[in-house]
Amino acid sequence: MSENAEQAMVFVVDDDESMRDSIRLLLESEHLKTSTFSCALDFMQSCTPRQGGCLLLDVRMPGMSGMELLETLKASGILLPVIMISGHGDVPMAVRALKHGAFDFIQKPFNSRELLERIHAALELDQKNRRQNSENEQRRSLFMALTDREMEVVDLVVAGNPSKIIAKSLGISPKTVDIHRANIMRKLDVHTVAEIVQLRLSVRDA
Amino acid sequence: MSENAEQAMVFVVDDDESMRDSIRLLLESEHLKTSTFSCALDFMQSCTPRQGGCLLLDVRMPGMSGMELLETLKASGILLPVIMISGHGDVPMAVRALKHGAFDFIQKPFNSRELLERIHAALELDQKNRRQNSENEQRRSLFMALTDREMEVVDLVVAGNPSKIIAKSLGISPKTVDIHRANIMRKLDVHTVAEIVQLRLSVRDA
DNA sequence: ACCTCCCTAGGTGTTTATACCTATTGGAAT
DNA sequence: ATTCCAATAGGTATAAACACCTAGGGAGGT
Repeated sequence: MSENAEQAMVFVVDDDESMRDSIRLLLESEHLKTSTFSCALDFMQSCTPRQGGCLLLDVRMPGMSGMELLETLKASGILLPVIMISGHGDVPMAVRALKHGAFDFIQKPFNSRELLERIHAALELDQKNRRQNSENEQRRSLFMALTDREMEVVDLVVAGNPSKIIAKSLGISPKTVDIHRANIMRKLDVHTVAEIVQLRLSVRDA
Repeated sequence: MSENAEQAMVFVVDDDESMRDSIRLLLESEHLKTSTFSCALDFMQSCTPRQGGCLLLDVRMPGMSGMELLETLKASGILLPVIMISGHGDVPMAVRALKHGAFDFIQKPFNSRELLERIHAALELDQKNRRQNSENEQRRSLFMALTDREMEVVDLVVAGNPSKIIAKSLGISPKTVDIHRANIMRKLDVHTVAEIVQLRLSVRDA
């Protein structure tokens, strides 16, 4: 766990340079890889979905606000846990941030130990998310090998139709359905219908 | 939708009588069924999981606080959406409430229109939750009809084992497994393995 | 032109699943 | 005791699924 935490990056986006520096100092004393940005746009340009870690985000910034960045990130599918940092005790802002999926919302001045504790929790969540996500991608890639026709057959099989019904439904011979089924079995590397259903349901969105 | 909203109950828990009265007045002017309580314990005693609706909950109260009640309710599986109401702009409190599953967190003094809008949103969520939950209960009740042995067979089938393997795994004859499978099919009212798997996966916790 | 891939489909045979039947054992309830 | 049900298991038969084989037509790329 600590090995992966060292590969993870803590991103810091804050327009206040002294704040960036003091956070960087704190994080590096904990051996956390740190990357700082002075505005939202800079972060967005250098941010890749593959990089794991978490994001410390100042709410109030000139240009794009932290809140806007948070909402942009969530909308664009970036799953990085975001810890919002606010200088002013603004309850509606905190509620809005959490409703938009922020991992946490803390106020300045903050306690160093508390911040670190929340960062570690965020990193742990991110790691868990990424593990799940990579398993999901592995399963999805199996379905990528299927042709359109085979996917049609998969969904009809998963829905509980026997080959005869599938054949009628697609207007083809039951024999051809069996051929498709065999190819599906081989490509998905499964041997029973139950496994097909499990696999298909575990990648709901495909 | 509005018919169901009228069957729903808006619970109000607040130690301040004038606040309870003014909220009740506001809600009843919107034809919302309202039930008020002056403390957390009173609410807990009269609260049943079956009653749909939402809960307006004052954070600061003598005795059990609103925050404690929120956490107690969530821990005991009450799925009522909770709108926390706070007199003091306390960010950590808001964060804690939302992290514990509160639907919203608003501050006094609040705008009547906004409160009503959030209540309606909460009632809608509750209705959606209850619809999902009742479908889930219907499915679960199907599995209740199965014997322990049949459940074992179900899980082995869902895992993708053919009858022969299941028989070896349970130390019984393949013939007996087939009997169990037939009984399972009949009791669950399905006709294919795919349907068993779908049904079983849709009630994960059973 | 040739190769590759996909969809199509038939033949044959094996394995698995499902649908009926009967039957014994044991436990729990009446 | 008798009745009911769960669990066990065998027989027989049909249906479905799966595993091999062959093979033609069409689309796309080299």
